[in-house]
Amino acid sequence: MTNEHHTPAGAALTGLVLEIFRLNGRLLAEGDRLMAGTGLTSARWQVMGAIHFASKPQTVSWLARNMGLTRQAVQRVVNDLEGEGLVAFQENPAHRRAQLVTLTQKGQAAYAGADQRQVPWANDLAEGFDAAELEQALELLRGIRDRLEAVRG
Amino acid sequence: MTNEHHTPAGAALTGLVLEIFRLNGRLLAEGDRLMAGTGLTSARWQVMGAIHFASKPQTVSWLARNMGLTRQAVQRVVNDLEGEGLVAFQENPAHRRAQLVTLTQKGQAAYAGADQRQVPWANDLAEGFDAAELEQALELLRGIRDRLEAVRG
DNA sequence: TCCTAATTGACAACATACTGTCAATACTCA
DNA sequence: TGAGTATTGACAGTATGTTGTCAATTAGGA
Repeated sequence: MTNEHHTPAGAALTGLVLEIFRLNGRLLAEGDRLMAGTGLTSARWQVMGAIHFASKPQTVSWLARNMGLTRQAVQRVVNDLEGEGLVAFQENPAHRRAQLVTLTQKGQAAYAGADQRQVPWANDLAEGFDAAELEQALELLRGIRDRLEAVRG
Repeated sequence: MTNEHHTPAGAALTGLVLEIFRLNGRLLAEGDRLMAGTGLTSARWQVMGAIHFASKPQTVSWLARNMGLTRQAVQRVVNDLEGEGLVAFQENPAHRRAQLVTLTQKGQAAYAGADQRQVPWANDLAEGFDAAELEQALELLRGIRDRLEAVRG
């Protein structure tokens, strides 16, 4: 596997990787545009989503692992959100330092408002695409990520 | 299209978007790890790749459009690369301010070295995946990006 | 119990990308 | 030709993510 040329799959994967970089940028820009005026951004929406979808209040470290980001990145966003009253910290009986993060009422309202924008946006953008094909692509990307994470943490 | 719930395709697309965010982070980290010791990073490798694959020397603005980034982001990276002697500016007969960017010999060597690492990495990661399936996913992502760019610049 | 290792939050430094603004330059068309 | 528009690079400010380091805390094994 140390040839100097890409295999067909290697070439396709490289193209896919470059497309992911481009699409990522586009999607972040689109998300920021979509959330303009709500006080939220793509990054904040994602963090609040992770809090929202957790079955119970979780620590920053847990959220970071769940999102595939570093503790520090999530911590900074969470601290910002806390400063704006969108999330709050709860005492964690299991760990004195690692507090649990929850959405405040204001945070829940903001997240619901964001969702009201995201749902029609996603439905519109998905119009014309085949759901099964989207699912298939999602599975493929998951497989790639699993493989990346299997090699090294 | 302003329902309060996702359509099947809308839900699949939303999952795909979140997976793209995660995979993007993973891939950037992997790229930085892969290039460790070469003096390059994922971002620099991408910019140098855009210069390398252009049929002729291009301006920073052209490169930015080609990569789906802002002028300013690419400009900063290019300036850094120029500071390290990896790229050089050429006079542009067609535009006094907008100079053309080229890889120096040192830059070409660095890019070739990076490629020697990227090729086996991509081939290894692609092992076990179907090239046609990877191509199909790539086409789908391109379609989504086209649609995003069609709506607004 | 006690030593060691892993986890966690805090802090600092940095890389990468964004927006906004400005002046210089190029382009278009009346 | 000349006025208005678009593009471009430069600069500043900000958001988001990284790595590295440190101390506090927790967990696990001898």
